[in-house]
Amino acid sequence: MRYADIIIDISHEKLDKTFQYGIPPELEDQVRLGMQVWIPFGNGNRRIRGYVVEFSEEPKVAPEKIKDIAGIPKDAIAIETQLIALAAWMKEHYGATMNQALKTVIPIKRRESVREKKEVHLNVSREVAQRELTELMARKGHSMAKERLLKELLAQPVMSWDTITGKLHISSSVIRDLEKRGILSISFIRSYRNPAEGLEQAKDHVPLTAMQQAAVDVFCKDYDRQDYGTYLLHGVTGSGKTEVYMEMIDHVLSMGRQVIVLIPEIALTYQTLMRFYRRFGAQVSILNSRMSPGERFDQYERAKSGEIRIMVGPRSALFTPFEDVGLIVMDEEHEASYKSETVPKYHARETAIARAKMCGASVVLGSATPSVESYRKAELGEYRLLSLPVRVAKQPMPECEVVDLRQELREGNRSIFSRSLQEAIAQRLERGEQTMLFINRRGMAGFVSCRACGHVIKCPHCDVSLSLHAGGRMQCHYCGYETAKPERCPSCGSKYIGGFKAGTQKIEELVKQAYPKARVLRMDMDTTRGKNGHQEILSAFSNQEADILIGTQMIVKGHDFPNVTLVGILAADLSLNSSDYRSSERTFQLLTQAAGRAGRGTKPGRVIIQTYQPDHYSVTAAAHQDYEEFYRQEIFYRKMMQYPPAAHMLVMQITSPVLEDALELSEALAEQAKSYRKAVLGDDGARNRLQISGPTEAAISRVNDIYRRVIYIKDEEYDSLIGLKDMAEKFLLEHPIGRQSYVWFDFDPMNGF
DNA sequence: AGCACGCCGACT
DNA sequence: GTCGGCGTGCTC
Repeated sequence: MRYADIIIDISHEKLDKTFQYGIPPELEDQVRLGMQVWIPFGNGNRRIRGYVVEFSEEPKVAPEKIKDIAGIPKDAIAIETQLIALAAWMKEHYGATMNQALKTVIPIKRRESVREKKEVHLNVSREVAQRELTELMARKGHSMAKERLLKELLAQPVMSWDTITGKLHISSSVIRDLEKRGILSISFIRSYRNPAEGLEQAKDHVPLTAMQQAAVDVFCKDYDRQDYGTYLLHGVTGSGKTEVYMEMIDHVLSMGRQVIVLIPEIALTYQTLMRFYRRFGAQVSILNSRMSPGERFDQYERAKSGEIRIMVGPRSALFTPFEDVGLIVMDEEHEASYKSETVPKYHARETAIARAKMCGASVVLGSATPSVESYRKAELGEYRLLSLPVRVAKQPMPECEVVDLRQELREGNRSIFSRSLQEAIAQRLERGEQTMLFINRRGMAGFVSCRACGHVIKCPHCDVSLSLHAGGRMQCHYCGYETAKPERCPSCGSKYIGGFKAGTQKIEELVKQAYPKARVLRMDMDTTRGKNGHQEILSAFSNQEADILIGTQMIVKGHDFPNVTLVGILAADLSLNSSDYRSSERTFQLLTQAAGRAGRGTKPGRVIIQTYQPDHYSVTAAAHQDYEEFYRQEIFYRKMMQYPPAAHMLVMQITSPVLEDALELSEALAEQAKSYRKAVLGDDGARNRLQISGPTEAAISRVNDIYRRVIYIKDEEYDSLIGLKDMAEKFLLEHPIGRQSYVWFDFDPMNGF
């Protein structure tokens, strides 16, 4: 007997699990994964919609309890069907259960999220109610609950359901009984919170430059021919990508379709919403991570009902239940926050393209520093490239200076500020202009470098930095290679070798010491903790309440500060040496974005990049604001080392609180992978196919006393990796592992492990 | 969410 | 003993 695991379409947390149903023979060949079906539910066998989430052979409860699927609804709602298909795609593509995939795609309405409030009205005249009440009281001590409710209703004819069941402790059966007898009525009130309330729409908008218009024209011409596709909009910082998006959005809206705009979480500011609201008015809504599940659910409901036509939000906005999405815009497409950290570990870019294909829509990816993946696809013609090579107001790109920190040390300057930067800061203070100091705290997993020559100790096999562990051991997190930390630099013999550390707080202190009169603001995890901490600091800086802003990556995201004429990057290398293959790319992106903050107003900007590796191509290319130069070097490296996008990568992460279990399981999985490789490729398969490295410790090898090990598999064909994942899943099913051990799959990871 | 079940006090 | 009110727990 085959069973179907089904999620009930009742939005209640208690029913937020699967139920098993039998598949009657006549439906055997019609019921498929993700499908909507009719099922009998509960004691009265109420007819309810459910979604088929998994198939199983074994009954999980007493078989006599299991009922059969009743049928297949003919009117299955289009939006839901679309999103379910997308969930099925995600399940296959990223490795997850259908259940997990469905839950990311279809938000389950949680209890606290029910904004669809119920109200209880007194349905009869006060006299009738009063008579009813006396009648009840005559049978004294009997209908206590009803008496109390009626008394309350006489005092207050309209009450919310929650007050009655909560504060008054009167159960639903009491209310329902009074409703049946016509004494009260229950009604729903829909109170959506509109986050964009109170903003005004502006009629006029800035005309596009010729270059912007050209990009828009290409898009619209394709669109009118119903030639949908994926565009990569590569525009330098300050080139006005947002205006281009808006024009494209306008075009798609005019065809009666809907639009989703994806924005990285950190960039989701009040200003962003304002810009869209100004242009499109009340048909825009927004999602963000600070919203309660209820508020979020509201926004999805508004989308479903057609009240809004544009949704702006982070990656989860991708699942907005619009019926006819015509365009998905993804701003800053290179951002790592587009990759989900929880299962299914989907990438919003690929998933957006999958959704767009399903409903005949276009996707526009925008960035000043496109991901190597996307640029490669554009190069191969898979994406259509649109370029905006100059800034809107023809402001020159900022003048950029690279300072060699090794040279500084050699010449006796041991401070973290180069002489050049010190001078420049003093100059800005004198002129009343502002400075941003950027400290790159990404990837602080202690790499080892030489302060004299800048040499960084790398793995001889993987070409990524080795991480320093306790006891002076250095280790590669891709292959497990291990060696002792040397006393002297292997390159120049200097004894100034060690881990590099510097935090924003330390820098703030140093700045205040060096410039006691300067007003300094610091922006990092600590200072932005409050609800609007982010916003407060940025607007304070924007209002010129400070001369110097010190911060991590969060200060580099698309804010316009016209009076900033100096951007100092204190140590460009920090992200260059994190132990994963994306470190160069991340560095180039951060440097370029940070540099792009300078000279956004009328005054020309200056950028000073301090580094121990002034010749590294991520540094030189960022200094010239030359993406092509960076890309050529980077893709060469990726091809040589078979890293994405030259190949695809699957990470299997094995976690267990028992070290032996983690070791044993990871070894077993690696064995499985090896035999899979043999089965697919034969004994002497091409060396570059299905390369397996590991198992080895994860970069953070133990979190909360849970041991983590990883296996990396690389292959040019994504499908071979999926095959391997399927094999591993099957293996895990057949060989039950310890209760607390888990295996996670991650395709083309964005962050190291 | 909606339904049945069983407990409890009041009344024939 | 029986009847209605009311809270609780279960639904494949």
